[in-house]
Amino acid sequence: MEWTVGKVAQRCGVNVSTLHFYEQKGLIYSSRNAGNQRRYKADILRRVAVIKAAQKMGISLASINKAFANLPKQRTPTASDWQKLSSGWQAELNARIAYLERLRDSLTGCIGCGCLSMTRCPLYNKDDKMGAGGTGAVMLERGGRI
Amino acid sequence: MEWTVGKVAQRCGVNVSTLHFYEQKGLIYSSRNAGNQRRYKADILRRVAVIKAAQKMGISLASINKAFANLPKQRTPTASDWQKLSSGWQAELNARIAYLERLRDSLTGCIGCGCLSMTRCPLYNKDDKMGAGGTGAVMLERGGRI
DNA sequence: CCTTGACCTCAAGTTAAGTTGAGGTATTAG
DNA sequence: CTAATACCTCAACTTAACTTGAGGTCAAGG
Repeated sequence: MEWTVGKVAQRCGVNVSTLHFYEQKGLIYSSRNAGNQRRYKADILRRVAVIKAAQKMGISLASINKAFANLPKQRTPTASDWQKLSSGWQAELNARIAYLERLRDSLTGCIGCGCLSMTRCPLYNKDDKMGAGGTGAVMLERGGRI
Repeated sequence: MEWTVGKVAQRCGVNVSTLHFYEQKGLIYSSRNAGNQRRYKADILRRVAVIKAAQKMGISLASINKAFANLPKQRTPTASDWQKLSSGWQAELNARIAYLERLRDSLTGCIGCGCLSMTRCPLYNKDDKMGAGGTGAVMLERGGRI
């Protein structure tokens, strides 16, 4: 069965314009019918679902796109293809969770105290940046400022 | 001792333009010297530190501003004033951590499987939105789409 | 057949959080 | 005193992730 943009939008809970936008960004693909209207294969649903899930994890569309580059281009991705993607992201997610936990643990002690010294306070020194790289890579950055 | 923008920027690890921007947004304040240059009291350091810490938690400047509205306007905030702020955010942070943990736990099971059904899959149904409200309020939203 | 709703493209607008630049004034070190 | 920094304002630009609108075409039901 082929899907129209409207149906996909409805099923996925996104706007039609968002699907146009994703296509323009190369995140999804479509074929066209005789009248130039988009038609999708069923796997569009999972693809959009994965995009949405990744976004909830805090992953940018650019990173999602990079990760999608590892999916097979010739055949429809299998469950195991998607699994590979997800396991990479799981590592990122774990890192992000760990980071937020550290932040939480420093929070009470540090915000109220006088220690915001930029050199010693954990709120300053436990820094990180995620989602810039491809799948799974977690970059830790240390301020080192002043 | 009074601080110049340059010194504050250096100590806090932000650009001068960022301080201008924060002031314009009402997040920080300054007085001016005879030559119209900004001068800050020492508590600017903590204020900027708190902004930066909150941002790391994923809190928007708009929400930070709302939270700051609860700080005393007449006197310099005390350690306990800042503590109150931080405890509100700590709740938000816990909620965010919990959300990401749920997401992580559904991830492997769901991305690869065929369950992305919009109605049953946890990746769709465990949704949330944070940081829109003031201090501490955590809003949970359920998609309910299709 | 014809109307209505779904689509199409392309350009421009939106929000967040800053950054960059132009043109001009203050401060400070030598 | 003067040159080099540091500041000032205001406007415009940047990126991400979309949304909105204009002007026009397609498809489906009665």
